[in-house]
Amino acid sequence: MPATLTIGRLAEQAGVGTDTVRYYERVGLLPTPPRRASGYRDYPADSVQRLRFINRAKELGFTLGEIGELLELSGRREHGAADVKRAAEAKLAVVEHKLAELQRVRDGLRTLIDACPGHGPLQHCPIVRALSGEETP
Amino acid sequence: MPATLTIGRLAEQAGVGTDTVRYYERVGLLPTPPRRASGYRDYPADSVQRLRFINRAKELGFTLGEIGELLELSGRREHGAADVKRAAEAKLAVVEHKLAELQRVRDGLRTLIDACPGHGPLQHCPIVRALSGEETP
DNA sequence: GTAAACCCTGGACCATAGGCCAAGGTCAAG
DNA sequence: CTTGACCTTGGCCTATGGTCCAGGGTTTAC
Repeated sequence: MPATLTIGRLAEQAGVGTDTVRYYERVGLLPTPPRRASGYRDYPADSVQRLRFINRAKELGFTLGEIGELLELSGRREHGAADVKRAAEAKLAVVEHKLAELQRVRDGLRTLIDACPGHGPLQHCPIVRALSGEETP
Repeated sequence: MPATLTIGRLAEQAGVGTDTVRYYERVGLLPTPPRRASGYRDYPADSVQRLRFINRAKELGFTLGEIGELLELSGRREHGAADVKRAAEAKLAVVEHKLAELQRVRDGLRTLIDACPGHGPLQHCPIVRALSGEETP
């Protein structure tokens, strides 16, 4: 057996769907692979690594666009770890901003829930009252 | 002047665009308003309250679909504060789940960044190494 | 040898929350 | 009465990350 993969095997080994692989190719995350005489895509075995890179980066909250930049960065030998570190730091800042926002939301919800008796008419429910515009800061 | 509003004034007072108001009507968040002879939408003044309700709920992280449920809940007299409280609690659970996930992401990023010297060849960068599949747990 | 399982392309579609546009009708001020 | 600002509908477009489909060709397993 040759050390190449059909799209189905590649997708299976990477834990994604074949449509996803073609989609990544379309948006430039995967290089266009060579084709067999039949037209089938013929992936080198190390494409699995690249797909797994993408999956891990997604888990870290990078968008596909950002992953594309990371891949470009790590493909250019003349640039070193500094660029990659900067990209990760930028992403960390975004994540921390989102965290702070979500904490604010959580605190707001919790305050309202704690103040709501959970029974009785809606007019007494602080959640409805807050949403309806009563100022209770 | 009558106590009714054109869509433009309503939108302005609520701080949204006219397209947004029509969109909310389309998806059922706003009741279809009466029309003038000209066909213009003719909003009662208290529509502003309803739009502001929607805006506040959005700030709390509710989707438009969830806001629709909240509005339905708070429109049915026979149900009390219990339903609204349950909805808020469900949303709080979702928010806390997202928070936990985001914290995991942040910790992962921070660990990688701290381990990266920020200079030298990419082969030594732990960020690239981690993404490329080296097991460094 | 043939049937199942795979692959190809192009395009449509999902949810989310609207934005933008054209062609036309209406309203208010000067 | 005209000009400009507003309103109407319908439909298409945005970004995100894919998924699904039809209608074909190919490969593999029995």
